[in-house]
Amino acid sequence: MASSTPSRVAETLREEILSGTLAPGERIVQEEIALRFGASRQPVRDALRLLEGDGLVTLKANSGAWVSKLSESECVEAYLVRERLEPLLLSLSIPNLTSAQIETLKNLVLEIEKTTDIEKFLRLDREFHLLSYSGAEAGMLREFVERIWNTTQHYRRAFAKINFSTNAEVTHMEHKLIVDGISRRDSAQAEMALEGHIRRTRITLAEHKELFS
Amino acid sequence: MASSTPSRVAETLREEILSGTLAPGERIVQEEIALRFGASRQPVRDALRLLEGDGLVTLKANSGAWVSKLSESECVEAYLVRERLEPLLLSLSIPNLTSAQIETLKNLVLEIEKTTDIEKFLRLDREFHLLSYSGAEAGMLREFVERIWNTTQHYRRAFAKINFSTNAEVTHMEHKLIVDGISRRDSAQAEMALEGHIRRTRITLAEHKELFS
DNA sequence: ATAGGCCAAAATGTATCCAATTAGAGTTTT
DNA sequence: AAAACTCTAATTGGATACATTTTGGCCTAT
Repeated sequence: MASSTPSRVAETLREEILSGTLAPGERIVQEEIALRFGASRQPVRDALRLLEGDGLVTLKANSGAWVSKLSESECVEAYLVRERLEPLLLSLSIPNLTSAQIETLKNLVLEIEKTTDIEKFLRLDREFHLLSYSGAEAGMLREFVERIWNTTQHYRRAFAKINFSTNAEVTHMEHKLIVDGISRRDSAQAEMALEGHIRRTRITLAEHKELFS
Repeated sequence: MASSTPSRVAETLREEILSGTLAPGERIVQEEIALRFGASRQPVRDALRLLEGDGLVTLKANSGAWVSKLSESECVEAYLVRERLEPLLLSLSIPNLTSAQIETLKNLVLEIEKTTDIEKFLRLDREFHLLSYSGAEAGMLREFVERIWNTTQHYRRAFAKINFSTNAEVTHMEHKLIVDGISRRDSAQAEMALEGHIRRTRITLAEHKELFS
């Protein structure tokens, strides 16, 4: 059961947006995409609607599609929402995580610590957090969280470039605290550590308004 | 600037779903809708995609569209998310609410108290809460909250029918506590009252598994 | 009698064509 | 020189026609 054309198109575009190949604010022309995939414009329109649902693309009637762009206040709002939602998601996940998964989490923290490459850091950090949530059943909450991660990916990249050398140590410690809470199945502890982790990032991020020029 | 055809179609369908004219699980056939609106199936497809983004409709590739349906655990999850998100939204709203809006909130509480009609109760309750959030700027957080209200509307209706006579007093008191916090611009107090309000509803709701047969 | 497969009808997905809207460049006007 | 207007080219929106997939009923075989 090969997934439908709109899904395939959306998936490819999603990766290009997340990797930064398509930058926020960039315009997306239906016919260009249609040519690239050897399809007509119709499935491309559907794909764009799918991406709009993910928050990755912004559509304007009779005008076109653009890669979504966040203002500074929208980005702060995203982090405020993360502070509330991700601890909840983590607490729902913890009871169902296998010890193998927890081992992987520990290894990921070490790998993240060793990395000096920004793209690798982003990939591993994303993998770490999403894996820590994988014990929760896939529902609306997971969708919301993944959507926020998607729409803020570009700003995390820009931010990581700035803070990579200065604040990396704090990040690693926070990761270790989170894993510690998880491995002892202490949901309250893990929630608090995660909330602090996101909260600190939000505050540091708000100090770099130049990211939203 | 009359909004586009997909928007009009989606708006009408949204109302029919929220009012219960279209029940959860019911199938939606593209061509029927197209005939009703004197349009082709293309804008109807776009409308269905819009409603999918609102969580009101579930699409399955090559198969069709159905009015979204929540399982019991999905419904509980929705309330857990509400418990975390709506207090945040309220706290962002409070500083910007006008005294006229706060007066309206007080009146709404009284009107809700007087009402014996379920549909009117649902409408007023929704108006009350959404108005209390109207001081916050429209962003991702508002979208999330409105989406949850949309997808749980049907279950709130069913629940209200059960609990209307027994627990109505508690609801009114909670509403008054929320308004009290708002009118004194005490965000922390209002947040706590709101969290308790949603939390109690979640717990009571979980006791009525027959709603999800 | 029941389970499985096959076939037909119906609904969705895609392509092409045409209409309507928009954006941008160039020109004009103040 | 700056702002506003007009016109044209390019892009999106909608309709029709056709291909593909699904679903449910019916028939057959076990």
